[in-house]
Amino acid sequence: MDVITEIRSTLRKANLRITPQRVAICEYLTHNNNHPTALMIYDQVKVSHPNISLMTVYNTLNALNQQGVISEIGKFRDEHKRFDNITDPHLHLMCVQCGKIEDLQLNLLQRVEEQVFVDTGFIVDRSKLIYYGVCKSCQEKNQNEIE
Amino acid sequence: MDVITEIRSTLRKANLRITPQRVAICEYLTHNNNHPTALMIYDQVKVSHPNISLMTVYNTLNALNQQGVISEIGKFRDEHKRFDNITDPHLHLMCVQCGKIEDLQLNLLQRVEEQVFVDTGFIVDRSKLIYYGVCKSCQEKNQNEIE
DNA sequence: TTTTGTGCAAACGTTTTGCAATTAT
DNA sequence: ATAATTGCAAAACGTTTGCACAAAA
Repeated sequence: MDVITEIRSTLRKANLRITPQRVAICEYLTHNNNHPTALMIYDQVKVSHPNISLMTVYNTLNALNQQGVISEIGKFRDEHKRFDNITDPHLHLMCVQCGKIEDLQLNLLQRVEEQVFVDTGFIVDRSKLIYYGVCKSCQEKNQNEIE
Repeated sequence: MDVITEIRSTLRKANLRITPQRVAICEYLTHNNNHPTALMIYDQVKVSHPNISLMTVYNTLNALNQQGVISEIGKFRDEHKRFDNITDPHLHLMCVQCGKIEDLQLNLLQRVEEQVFVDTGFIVDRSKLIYYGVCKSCQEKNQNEIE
């Protein structure tokens, strides 16, 4: 089953009509795990679909998010909402140098939630865990520049 | 040393001129650990300083944040930036029922940061850890309503 | 044919900016 | 005196909404 067929099936399952714009947006999301903003998707999809509007990108992202196909992971440094095609709960690592956002699944986080309950009685439903720092490749880049 | 004197000293140390508006805003922050938005502060401070403008609240909060006196902890559910007079890194627990935001210092978080480094080589600088869920008192309230 | 999606423009709400008047040092 | 702060209005920003038209089912 090729990517387009899978996308059509995903849209159908989510009760969303299959339009060229939506397929293009989903294609972008499938091929790019870069936690894009609506504008990033718009700029790219515009190349193959010059008539697409930013509103359609917003609408589609909100529809996909509402159906649980993708998940809105909020705003990071800037004022732009970001979206993730991984919907399982996980940690985000944003490099303040190159801007890349990595995903990380960490078993230890379950322990944290348990500890939160033990300490406060608070029952965690959803989480937003973001670490800002410097990624490995930027560290190496910095090291090479010093030499 | 009373609260006002302490505030004046804090402002002086941060190289910020002492104005009645700033003192009033700092007073609010000292007496309220509720992670307020600029608007929340404005609404309260307006009572004693009817001529204060929302812009001054924004300016003051940004100045205090820049000097490290308080810390901007970002937006939670709504679109409003929130501020915290605790500047040490800690976890935020937001109750989706009553809206209260609790602070929690958790030793385990140090382990998480270490594990992040071991797994990815990412060096954490700053963190934003938010849990959305139901706080203890709301759980108890819900329990009582069922009975 | 009926319902849904598109895309323009205009609206929205929060925060920032430009600037003249005011105030702290 | 001089340099910073205030507060008004207006701008900026990303995002959402209203609506006529077009396209999918």
